Amino acid sequence: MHQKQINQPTESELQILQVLWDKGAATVREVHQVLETRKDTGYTTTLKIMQIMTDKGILVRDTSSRTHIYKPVVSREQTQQQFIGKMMNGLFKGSAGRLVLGALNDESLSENELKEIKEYLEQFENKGK
Amino acid sequence: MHQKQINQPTESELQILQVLWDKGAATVREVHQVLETRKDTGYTTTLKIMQIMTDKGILVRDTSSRTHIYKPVVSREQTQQQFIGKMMNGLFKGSAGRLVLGALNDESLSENELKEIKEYLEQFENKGK
DNA sequence: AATGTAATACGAAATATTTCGTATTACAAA
DNA sequence: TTTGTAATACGAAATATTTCGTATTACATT
Repeated sequence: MHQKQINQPTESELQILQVLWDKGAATVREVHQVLETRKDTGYTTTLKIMQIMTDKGILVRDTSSRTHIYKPVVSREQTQQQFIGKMMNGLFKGSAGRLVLGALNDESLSENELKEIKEYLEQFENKGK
Repeated sequence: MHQKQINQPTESELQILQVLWDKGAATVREVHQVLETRKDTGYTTTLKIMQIMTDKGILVRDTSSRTHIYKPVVSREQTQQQFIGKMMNGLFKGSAGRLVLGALNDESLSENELKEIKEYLEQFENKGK
């Protein structure tokens, strides 16, 4: 009985995942058209990485038609939580507060996000702990 | 075309920085003795990476005695904020709240951290939108 | 001075990631 | 059918990171 090792997506893989999460599913060309607006790489590079991601099990694809359609296997939320977990055990070890403050400090929050966070904090308070 | 990101410590470099931040300054042997408790690598590997980090300007060292003493150039807080900035522009783009909630969800906060965060939120509220 | 020990220096192999050139294939239009 | 286009497949080079074997050096002890 062993936990399958979850691969941390690489930087390039993350960029591709972002596009796929936004679109839900997409072809290599569609992904590449988004990436090339902020990255200077060729179509076959995007293709290759998406093929590798499929081999790794990060993506699945429908090959029934000539133009393959790719979908992410992992959700954005899962991946985000995975990264947070890594940071909490690494760079931010023993200082969740520092991570929170850093995030608050980096960007302004929407009204809804702020409210949501405050409600979360209430829960933590009432728990006593 | 490949542009290396400036000053982004690698995974191994981060592990070394953590030790140096804790100790303030240390020799290669001191750093290695901490790392080898959770990593199976040799002394010369740690040495080599610390030398590379010095070349990159991440560390400085005092070579006046035979046993060199290394110190981090960047602070833990600077590096943390740098990583948060990267995440806010990447994986968590457009969702600072998700990062905050993820952090709160990952680990329990100390009383002080909780209080500090609440005060921060008050400021955001009173600033108006 | 000779020797043993512990440190750094150097170089290169091993590994991981990113990149793209070229080949091949499928399909549609001429 | 032939040709042109756009897609995938393949393999290998380019780049980045991690690893360690070996050489060299400095120092303390004898």
